Amino acid sequence: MAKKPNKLKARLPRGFVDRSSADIRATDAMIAKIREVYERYGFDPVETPAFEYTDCLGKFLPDTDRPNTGVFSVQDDDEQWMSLRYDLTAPLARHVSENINEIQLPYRTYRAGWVFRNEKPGPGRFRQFMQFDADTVGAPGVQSDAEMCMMMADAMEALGIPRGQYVIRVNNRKVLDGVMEAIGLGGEEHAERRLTVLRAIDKLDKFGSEDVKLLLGEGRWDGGEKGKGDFTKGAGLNTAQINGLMDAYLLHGVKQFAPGFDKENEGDLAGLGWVAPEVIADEEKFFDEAHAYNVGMKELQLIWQIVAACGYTEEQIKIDTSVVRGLEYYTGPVYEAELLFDVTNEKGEKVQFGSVGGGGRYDGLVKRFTGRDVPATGFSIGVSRLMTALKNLGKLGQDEVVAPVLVTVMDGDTEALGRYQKMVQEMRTAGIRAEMYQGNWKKFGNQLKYADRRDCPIAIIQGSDEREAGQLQLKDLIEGKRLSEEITDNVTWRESRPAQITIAEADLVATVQKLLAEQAEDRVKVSTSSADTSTKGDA
RNA sequence: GCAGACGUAGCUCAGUUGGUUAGAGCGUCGGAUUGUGGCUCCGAAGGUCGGUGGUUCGAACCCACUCGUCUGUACCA
Repeated sequence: MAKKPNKLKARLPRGFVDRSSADIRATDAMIAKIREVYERYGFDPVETPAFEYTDCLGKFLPDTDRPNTGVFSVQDDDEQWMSLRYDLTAPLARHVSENINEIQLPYRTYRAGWVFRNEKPGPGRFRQFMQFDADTVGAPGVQSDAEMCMMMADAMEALGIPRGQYVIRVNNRKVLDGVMEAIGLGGEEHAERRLTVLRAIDKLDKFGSEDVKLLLGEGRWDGGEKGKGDFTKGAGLNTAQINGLMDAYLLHGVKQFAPGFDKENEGDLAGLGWVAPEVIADEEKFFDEAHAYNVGMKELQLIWQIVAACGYTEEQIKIDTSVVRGLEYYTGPVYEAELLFDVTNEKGEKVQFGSVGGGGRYDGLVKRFTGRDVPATGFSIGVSRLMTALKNLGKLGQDEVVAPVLVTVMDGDTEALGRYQKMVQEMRTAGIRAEMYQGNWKKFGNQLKYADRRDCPIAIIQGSDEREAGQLQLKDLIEGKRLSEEITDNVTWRESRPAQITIAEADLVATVQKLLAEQAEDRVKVSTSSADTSTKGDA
């Protein structure tokens, strides 16, 4: 033969991952915890398919002129374009619109599902990932938004993220609109600059105020100094405008919601109002009540009052005027769940992680289909993303499923196989995970090696000797592993048959159950005594 | 998209100013041990040096392009 034939290379498309059994179980567990919270709040599940007609997903988008970037699209037989959904909100709007006459509004609903984005993957960021959404459709009041924030906070805690390690940050799109208008960015002609400003504001928690000032002004080099790395063109605001935004609004706006604020200023919109800097003429220093800024601030104040009345603290839910979220379709309050602990990658490097969930009010989304005003608000938890982070926190993989009990095969004839399989079935009937060895039975050592590597708790052995005596060998592999540390010589190790007992065939199920229960008790002891050291570094 | 770093065995990595046959550890497989996991010992398999082209008598090493990974950044419904 010449060279090796060109082997087909097995490879995964970038941005996609295979999920291990541990990942799947962890995801299932996370979803169950989140679902419990949503159900308790009175939300019901609904499911929509992964594909939608492209126009149903994209019609409301600001940039419909990029049909296949960002989304995966295919053309159907009848030449209609379909796309894989990129979030769960747009399909919900479609579902509600299509069934608007049957659905009782307000419609409170949740669903988990895979979504797809055709973009560059990052840490904890994939091209297929799972989101878990909850929405209230047909609810105009900010009490719905307040409820969403509380439900997000509850979900974070249900997932085992301690208070103080996450925060739900809340803002209002109307406030941002009002502020930008105030510094002279109102009107159609400044639409592009407004977007740039919003993007810059969104970076406040990531970069800090100095870099945000650069982005609001001339621009910023991502290498830290001129000429290094990539240059991001700024919004081109002048110093007064930048100071107006930064000093008067972003850095001080938050303080208005410090504890005690709402009591002192209740109902006092002028007092609530942000004092515009010198870029605004004197007579406009205070906005009137109808100004978007004040309407938005009033809504934020209501949200805060509701969540505070329910006992939530600023540690959990925080009004933060730098939250932006997506650029177009949100119309009012927006919120974002952020993790406050450091996330590291597999090399131990700290990595910019970003938010693990977010949402907001989208009053216009259903109207696109129905023409009717159907105000709605909702949020999404990035399950896949959150799972990457939780792995770091050591909150995952603690309740491992126990591997099956292995019945080894000593004789391969049909009659014997039937006997072994019957033992397995007896255990299964009793609710015990069990299996018969399915490999080459002639190499007995390999059977135990297999059991060892699979972390089987127990092996059952019956050769002709035991068979004749109506007995079984039952081997505690976990205890045996512990004993092996003290024996250095192989002959002794084999002959001593550590942690192995002989039992009557009839006692199989009862003995296995007893032993499994003892092993489970030991695991609890070990995990509780070493709970605080479970997040030690890489091995 | 832009910028930088990095691509050598399944994994983690060595590899001299460019010089003959590219190495180690771990893992895998086989044996010591055909009815007993771990340890130990012995042995073996495993490489288009990411790819293509170029410079050179000669390239894992130098150059160009390209693909991939990572990090930052941009975009993010």
